[in-house]
Order: sequence, then C-alpha cells, then structure tokens
Amino acid sequence: METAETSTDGDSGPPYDLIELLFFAYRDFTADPDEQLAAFGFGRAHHRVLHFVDRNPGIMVTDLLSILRITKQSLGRVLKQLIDQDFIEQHPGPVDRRQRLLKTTVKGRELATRLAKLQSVRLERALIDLPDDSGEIIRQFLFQMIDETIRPDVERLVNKKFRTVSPFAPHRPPR
Amino acid sequence: METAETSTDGDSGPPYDLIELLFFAYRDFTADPDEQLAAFGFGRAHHRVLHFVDRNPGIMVTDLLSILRITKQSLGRVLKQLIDQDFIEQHPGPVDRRQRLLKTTVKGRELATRLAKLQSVRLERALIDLPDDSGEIIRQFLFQMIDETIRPDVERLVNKKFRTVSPFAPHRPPR
DNA sequence: GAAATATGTCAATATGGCTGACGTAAATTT
DNA sequence: AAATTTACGTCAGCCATATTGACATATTTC
Repeated sequence: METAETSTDGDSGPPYDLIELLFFAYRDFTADPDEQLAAFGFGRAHHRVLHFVDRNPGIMVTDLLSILRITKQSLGRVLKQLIDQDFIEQHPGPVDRRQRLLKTTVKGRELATRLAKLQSVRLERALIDLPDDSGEIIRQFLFQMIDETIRPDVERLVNKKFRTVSPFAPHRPPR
Repeated sequence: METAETSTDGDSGPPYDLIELLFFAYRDFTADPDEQLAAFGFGRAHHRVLHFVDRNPGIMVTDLLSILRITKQSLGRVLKQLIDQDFIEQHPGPVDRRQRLLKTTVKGRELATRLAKLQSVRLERALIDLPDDSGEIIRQFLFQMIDETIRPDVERLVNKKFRTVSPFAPHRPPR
C-alpha cells in the first residue's frame, strides 16, 4: 500500500457524463436567446456585448475586450451594429476623453432584460426540486471551473464591484 | 393578497451571476482541449466528433448528426479530416450495408482520452472542497438545463445505454 | 517632446456553421 | 417487381465570427 487513501482510490476515469451534460446544457442555454436575436439579425456575439454593457454601464471598450477576449476588430463589427441600431450608446469619458464609455439605451436594456429573463427561466427550472443550497454549490462549482488566475476578476465582475477601474487584466495567451 | 406564497416571493430578478459564471466556466472548460487540438490543425468541431465517436464506437453518421445538430455537410468536412488523418475509421454496417459505422483508431482514442483527461482535471478540481453530494447535484442541474423533450435521449446517451438504435430523434427547429 | 494608451480602420484569412441541388446504393413498402 | 425511403456523399456558394498585421488619430502621461 503506497498511499493512505480510503482503500480504492476511486478515480474511475474521466466523468464523461458531466462532460457531455455540460455540452448539452450550455447549448440549450444559449439557444433561447439565439432565437430572439435572430429577429434583429443579431447573433450570439451581439448578445455577449449587449449583456456585459448592460450589466456594466459606463464600461470602456478596452475592458469589454478583456472580458470577452476577442480582438477589437471582432468587437468593432458587432458593437457598431448595436450602436447604429440604437441598442447601445457611447459617450466620451468625462475625465479621459479618449475613452468611449458604453451603456445600453432603453431599447437595448429592454432586449438585454428580456434575454436574461429567458435564461433565468431555464436556470430556475433547473434548480427546482434540488436541495436549498444547490444554487450556492453550483455557483462554487462554476467559479472553480474558471482559470484560477482570473477568478478574482470574475468575482469582482459578477458581484458588481466592477466600476471601470482595471477590471480584467488583458488576456495573454500562454507561451 | 393574490397568492398564498411565503410572503415576499423572493424573485429578485435574473441570477446574473449564474449566467456569467456559466459563460466563463464553459469558455475555460473548452479552452484546454482547443489548445491541444490546434497542434493537429483541428478545432472544437473536431473535438466534438472525436468525442462522441470515441464514446459510442460503431455509431452511424445519422445518429452523430442528430446528437451534434449540424448538417451533414458540416459534419462531412471535419469527419473527412479525422478519417484521412487516421483518427477515425469507418466500416460498412454488417447488417445494413448503407451505413458507415464509425469508431476511433488507436491514435484517435489516444487523443480523445487525452482531451477528456484534461477536462476531467478541471472538473475534479472544481469539485474539491464541495460537499460530497455536489457531483450529483450538478449532474441533476445540468440535466434539467437541457430541453425537456430531449432529456430521455441525453440520459440514454450519457448512461451508455446507447447502442446504435435510434438514439436521438432528428432535431426539428421550431416553427 | 516622447512615449504610452484608447480607440478605430483597412485588408486578408480561417473556422464552422448554413442552404440548395443532386447522386448512388441499399433497404423497405406497396 | 416497382416505387419509395433511407443512409450517405458531394458540389457550390453564403454567412457569422473569429483571427493577424498594419496603420492612423487623439489624448494622456512621463
């Protein structure tokens, strides 16, 4: 006996069921908004931008880029459409005039809220019949699925301690 | 008073934190395999195909299409590469000779296993420090996030009761 | 005044989806 | 036996979303 574990050390290979459930769950989770967005000619990329702008009014472009981890060219395209079609508006930063601070318009907020409600219906439905503390367990689980290095950033972001002050470190791909 | 709920009915708006945690968790979850796959010139699409073929040896093309919910043209492209590069092999169905039954080669299985292990490391790490029954709660949660109509199919699939017999109903987009 | 930062833009490329049309072989139905 | 359906494949083109690299402009900071 090498280790003092509880006899059979229990690692019976990868949890394939979890891997697959995650795939199917995430797919259906994103499907509801996708359907709505199609009516405006928008896609998932627009949803992500709309969501994070709506949740963080006054966010600057650079921070949005760090959160989404896409290039400014990619962001530029969808952001332009959202602005042109009056879902998002931009205002020069009052202190740093290079910045374009972003916020949703009334129209944009309405759409963002509608999509969030769709997703919350699915989430609540999935939590019904589960023990009371399940929500917290799932939050914990999801949080710890995230790369350790960015967990502090994510924590600040989802807890709305986000303000426009260095929220996310710019992402550097490994190597 | 209209309803007899427990006074304050507690719905304090969408669980934005869960929505965002799901986004970040899923992104990092897929990032590990992506990095490995890039070395072969493969992408996420290849991973999905490789995974489900590896987990369901002898699966036929039609069933794979139903599981992945993509068109045969889309599947064809990645599947061809996986076959040409000797990660997947096909054999005519012994009873129905129209079928091309798919399975991973040794090389394919190795890659599939390597990717699954990567993901399982992240999953296990996320479960550490959580109460014992957390795995089951998360399975339940994810399962109930899936569209009700396909849950039976998913259940059979992830429990490996899948055999080549009509696993997934072909997906019909609404309307 | 030089350098760094915030943002935008042009151009080209890749991936992974899609639709529509068509074709062939094999199984199933009538 | 003929007709139909099924399983699969292919050609051709389109679209959304991502990438890289280069360059430009305004503004702030050192």
